[in-house]
Amino acid sequence: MKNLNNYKEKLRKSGLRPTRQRLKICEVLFSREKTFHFTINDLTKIIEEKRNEKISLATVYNTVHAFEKKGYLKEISINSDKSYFDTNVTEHHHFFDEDINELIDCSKDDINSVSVKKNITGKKIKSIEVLIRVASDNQTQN
Amino acid sequence: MKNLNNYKEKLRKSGLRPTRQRLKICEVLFSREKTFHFTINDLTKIIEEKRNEKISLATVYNTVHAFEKKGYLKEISINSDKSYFDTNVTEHHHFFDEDINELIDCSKDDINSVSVKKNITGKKIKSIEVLIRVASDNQTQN
DNA sequence: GTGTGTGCAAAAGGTTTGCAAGAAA
DNA sequence: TTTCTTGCAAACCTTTTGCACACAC
Repeated sequence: MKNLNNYKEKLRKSGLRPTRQRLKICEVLFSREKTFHFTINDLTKIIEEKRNEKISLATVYNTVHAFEKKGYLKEISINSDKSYFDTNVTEHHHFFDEDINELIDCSKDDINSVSVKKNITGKKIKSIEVLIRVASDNQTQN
Repeated sequence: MKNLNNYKEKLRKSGLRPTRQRLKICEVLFSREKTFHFTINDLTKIIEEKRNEKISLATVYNTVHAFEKKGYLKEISINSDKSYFDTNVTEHHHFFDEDINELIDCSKDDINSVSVKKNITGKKIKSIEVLIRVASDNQTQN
């Protein structure tokens, strides 16, 4: 609740009207100490179950995409199942725990920096993403 | 045509019956000099248009997944739009050209090797994938 | 009031599934 | 003849869209 005005401010600055739904989503996403990784489905469930509120799916999609466009969220590529988003928008990499389908931030210290020596003609590097897939040692692999 | 018997052999060895459909898909995928990156849709179109044949979508999915399980194909994570597959199953990384949605192999020489210093407790690293997104210099970014 | 945002239901796109018919062993 | 494979259609899941209504300013 204490951050409500910060969120209103933040939204206004980005040209987004501070509606009830957007503020609620801000609360869920940004009132956290640690970065938060989620799918749209996760987010919708949290709002419904923990907050006991109902925001239409379309609005959740709209809002998440608006936040992404404004640079408050980053989309992460894991697989084609669904989209994952990250409240940590700085340049960093990820572990993906295949046992529980969970993303874990990989700090700069956890990995050596990646340097690319080749250029694609006429193209500019937009991003470099490292994804380290992990699973239990005894994971069956067939 | 010359490779037909190789493909039959290959399939039999993996416990897959060499059916007409699977052989056709082998031909399209593995009779190439360069590695081939494709979506299921790409593959289906090639079979229909260039080969003037018809293989049901379900069969294409079945076959591609069977080949992946047998280690003849690798799935690449780009985004949640669709699945990309790669005939190069060795450990390597990728460029992704966002202008034309095309994957390009990144050879070992194009990038310094990635070393991970952190371990997730009780988990084993299954793979390390680097994805370098590129686009035209003058690409609009809003 | 004006323009933006929301919510619903429908549609879209990719992928999976159930099952009957067909092909390989 | 037994088992695996195919093909179709329906189902599924995530995401997008159109449009009427509601809200922010």
